[in-house]
Amino acid sequence: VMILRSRFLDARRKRRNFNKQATEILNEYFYSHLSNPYPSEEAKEELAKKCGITVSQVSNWFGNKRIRYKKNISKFQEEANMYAARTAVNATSVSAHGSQANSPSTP
Amino acid sequence: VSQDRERGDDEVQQAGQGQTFDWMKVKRNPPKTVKVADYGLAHNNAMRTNFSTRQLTELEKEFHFSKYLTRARRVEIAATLELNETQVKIWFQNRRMKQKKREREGATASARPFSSS
DNA sequence: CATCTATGATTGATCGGCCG
DNA sequence: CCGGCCGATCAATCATAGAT
Repeated sequence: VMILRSRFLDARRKRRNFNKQATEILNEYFYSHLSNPYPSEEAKEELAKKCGITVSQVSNWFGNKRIRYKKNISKFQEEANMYAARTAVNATSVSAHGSQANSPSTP
Repeated sequence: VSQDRERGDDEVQQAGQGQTFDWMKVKRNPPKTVKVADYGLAHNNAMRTNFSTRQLTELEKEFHFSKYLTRARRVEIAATLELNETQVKIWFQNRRMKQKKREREGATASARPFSSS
């Protein structure tokens, strides 16, 4: 607890929440890929573009979302059902092999 | 590109709705940051060490001098800052990644007028 | 206006893959 | 076979924005 607590107060001071629309897009992806919410680099870039944020921010969002989701699944149940219903694109393809092939491609 | 597999077993009780997938069960092993009989800080294991301002300042200085460590330098820095060689190694590792990230962001200096609500 | 909660960012450290 | 690095991620925490 020593003094010197002033962590060079990073940039995290002036944080801005994302658009409702951006959050909407991110959640849509997250819940439609709940079996494996790990977007590929390409998918992140596409999401970043759609949301108007950086790829790092997309990564941060998914990182936080995953951790917080599994920390308290019940708390997100409602949200999960909402988005799950919104997107019928459910992929239970978590089965064998590891072939990628995610997201469309370059628009 | 795969991820960590479930380490250890446990059952995640869910409300019976969405199923529980592997990624939700992933658990990281606790740090092995041995020793460092410091004061009120990280101990043997299972704790995220909080580097002091002095240590961070020194590490930054060293990083500016050289992005990569040599065995000798690592030993020296670890001794000077009272850290493990592993901690110094990892710090440089993370620092390089941080640098790379910053460069990437800076390069992508396109017009990004925030996101309006 | 104070307090509690939601959320974006930071970072020490882990995990798996790759390389010399 | 081993140690270091990379890239991605985890997990805990910080500081603030937003809700109460």
